[in-house]
Amino acid sequence: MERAAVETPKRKPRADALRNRENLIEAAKEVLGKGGPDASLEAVARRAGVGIGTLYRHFPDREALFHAVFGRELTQLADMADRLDGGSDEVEALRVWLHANVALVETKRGMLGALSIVLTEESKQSFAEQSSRIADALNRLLASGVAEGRVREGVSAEDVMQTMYALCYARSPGESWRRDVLRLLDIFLDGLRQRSATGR
Amino acid sequence: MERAAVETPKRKPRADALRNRENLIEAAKEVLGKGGPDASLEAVARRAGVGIGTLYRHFPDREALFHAVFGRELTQLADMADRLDGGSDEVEALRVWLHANVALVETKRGMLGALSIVLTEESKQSFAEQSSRIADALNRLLASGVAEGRVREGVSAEDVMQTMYALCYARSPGESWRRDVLRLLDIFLDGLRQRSATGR
DNA sequence: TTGCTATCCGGAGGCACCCTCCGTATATTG
DNA sequence: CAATATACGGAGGGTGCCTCCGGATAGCAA
Repeated sequence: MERAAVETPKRKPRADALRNRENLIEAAKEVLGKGGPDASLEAVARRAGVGIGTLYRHFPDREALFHAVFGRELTQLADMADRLDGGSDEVEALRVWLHANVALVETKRGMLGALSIVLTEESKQSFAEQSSRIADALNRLLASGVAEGRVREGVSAEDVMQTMYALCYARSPGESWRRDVLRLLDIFLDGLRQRSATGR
Repeated sequence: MERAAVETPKRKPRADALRNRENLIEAAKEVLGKGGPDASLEAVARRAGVGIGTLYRHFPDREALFHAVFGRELTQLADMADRLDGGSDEVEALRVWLHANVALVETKRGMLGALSIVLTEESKQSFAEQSSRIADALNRLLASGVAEGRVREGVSAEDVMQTMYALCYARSPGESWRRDVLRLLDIFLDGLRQRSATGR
């Protein structure tokens, strides 16, 4: 039985390894952006000017690669979320953030499917920090809205996020993609508001 | 130049061909139901006890097979839609139909992705009849709701359908799948109602 | 500098799937 | 029953997935 030791890394990572990793992420952005989440990983490797073996060493599976790709975008969104301020209309604040989100998504429609992979339960772990920053920010907003009687109860940050991505995903690309997504999203957000007492 | 003739079929179709086609559809239901829309078509052929060539002769591509599979379910939904009656609350009627739809979807979650393929613009053609029966029914409902001032304008049947499928699709399977989908759907439907004059 | 070796690279290889093509088998018809 | 239009099945060529390992090379020590 070895000690389950706190492995002291013997050396610093090799320069070529770092370089290749970077190239792979960059290539993945391009290839996955165009080809969608099912794009060939071999194509990614080719584009990065690297052997397929190298790709798989750095990213054991498709998901790992996606994680690497989305890490930065996610950070961006998390920053945005942190700056959210409900003011007198939490739903409106939410709307602003979601719209920004949709806009950002639009630039990488091809990765939408990838995103849905990333949002899987098991994979949340690796994104723990940004994920929870976002979730916290949105939940804070929602809670405040509920407290003020402006937002209906029982809706979580996750609900809102998933709905947004679902709408982005469902709408097929084209001319009016963005307009349509935002329209449907706004309908959902309206439903999020506390209904007046008329409601059945 | 031949006459662009009204080809008189020389013979009636062979019995084995019909049988195989039926087996293939049945096999497809099972395999696609479990394996999702990316399941192997070769697996479908194997399950149907038929060569891969036979599958491709009957269904030139994946989509054609999905069409065949969904034809019947779609008819079912269309029948249901035809019987829709807005009464005094169109949104409620819509809600009933959509809930039934979700329930039906639940029994074949694996085919959800397939459905999204089927709902593609180009493929609408082959479903012209059922598709438009459904669309007509829903649009009738929506129009009536708008006329009565109970439903917001600018929302089409397609919007509603896509949103429903999006929500079904986004929510990962599990314990609370159905409850969650219905909850989010209801929020959307609430948003669909005409807002009272309070609105931002 | 030089040599050692941990680390990393690249792509061949085995497997699965996609879809096409065509020689063979058979249901239908007269 | 024979003739033949139809349909069958699977081999084959292409692509992608992922693993594995012989060879290359960067970092380190002397």
